[in-house]
Amino acid sequence: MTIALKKPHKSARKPKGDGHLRRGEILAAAEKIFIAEGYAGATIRKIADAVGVSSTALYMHFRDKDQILLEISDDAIGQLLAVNVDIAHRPIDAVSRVRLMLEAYMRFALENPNTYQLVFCGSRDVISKEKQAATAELGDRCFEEFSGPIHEIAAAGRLRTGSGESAAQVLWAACHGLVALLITIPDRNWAPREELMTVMLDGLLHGLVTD
Amino acid sequence: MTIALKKPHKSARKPKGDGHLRRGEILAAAEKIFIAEGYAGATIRKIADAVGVSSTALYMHFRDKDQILLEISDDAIGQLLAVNVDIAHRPIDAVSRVRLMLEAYMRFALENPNTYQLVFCGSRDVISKEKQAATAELGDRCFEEFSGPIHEIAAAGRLRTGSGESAAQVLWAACHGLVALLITIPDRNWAPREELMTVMLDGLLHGLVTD
DNA sequence: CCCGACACTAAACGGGAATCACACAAACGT
DNA sequence: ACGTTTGTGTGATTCCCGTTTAGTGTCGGG
Repeated sequence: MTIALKKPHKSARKPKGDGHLRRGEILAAAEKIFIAEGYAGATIRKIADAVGVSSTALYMHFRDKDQILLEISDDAIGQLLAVNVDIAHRPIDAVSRVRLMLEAYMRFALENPNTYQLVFCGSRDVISKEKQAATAELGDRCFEEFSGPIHEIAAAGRLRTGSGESAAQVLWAACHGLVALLITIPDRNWAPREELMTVMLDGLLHGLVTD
Repeated sequence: MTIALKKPHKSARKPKGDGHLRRGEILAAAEKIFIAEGYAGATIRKIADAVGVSSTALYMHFRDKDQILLEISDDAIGQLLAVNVDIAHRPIDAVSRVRLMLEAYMRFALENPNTYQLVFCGSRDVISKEKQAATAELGDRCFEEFSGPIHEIAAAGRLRTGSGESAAQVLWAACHGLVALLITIPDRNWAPREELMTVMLDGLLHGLVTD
């Protein structure tokens, strides 16, 4: 991961030159630091040092710091979306799909705490909404994949209370709350994570959906 | 609380002077700015300007910025605790007490979004855990008041799944998730807040507690 | 009258994000 | 061959931020 070799190629000038390589290097270095040290710990200078360029160079390839970290987050959220899409296509009943998606969601959050915080806990202090456009889009599509089966359940008249939309939002919010607390207050006397997730899912699904 | 401790006051050396007044002025100004502009917006210099002193003067009365804002938050959380204690003493059944406390909790969060974020969404990036000691204590006592009735329910064998402790944590986390999302992503297409809160409480209580 | 404690300030420090003015090489047009 | 353009970078600078240092003025006791 040292310095990239000077390119031996001569003739064809790449329509987009080594810029793309640099961009990739920056993203890789930034991801490592961001995962290890979080949003505040991933400073422009640290990333630039890790790549071996001046901090100014980052602004050649990214508008600002948030764009770097959001681009990293996009990758991660994209994986979550892929999992959701996969689950959505399985030939199982809607309630099982809902449960699997929520489980996958929580596991994703616990495995990518810094990314999760950036995207779903970032106060308006930290990132202005406009910058998040792409990332928010991905998040929305995750939610849509998730609310699909819920609307199936609602259409089947199996919702005990509320509309399909409110049920979907509540399920999402509840799971978000659990992982958000586990991430931001990790030192508490929490019950085992698996038990918390099970109680949450069993309780909510039993309470919201009739058999 | 937060009385200055070391008073080897040999004589009546003016234990109260402008100092105490200033402290109050600073807290008042800081609270106004913090409520309006959040953690990042409540700058030391802004607070000092509002009071009409130099920024250095704040360090006469507070160790650092976090101490100021946490002291403000302590007040607010103290009010929430008072409400919880009040509810805990009402002669109603345990499930109703749980529901009332969770409702009060969510309303508190929505009415004091910046305080709520500082205390319950503050990533370890923002505030090191030690500084939060007093505030965390208050939060713990709120949780204890809340988990009391839950353990009553558990002792009565009315818990459908999980221990009393995990049920309490799940209920708290779920409500936290709802208000946290409403606060941090306010522009979404949310169902009406009252409906979300109702669906959340109905669903969870129905799913976790047997009649 | 002096002395120390207090409340306070101006100036500075180190670190953050971001911008500016400029340098330098490769790729082209002629 | 020679400018010109373009991509890619840099060092210095700007503007905030929280916080620290060194110093000032004012007071109440001894």
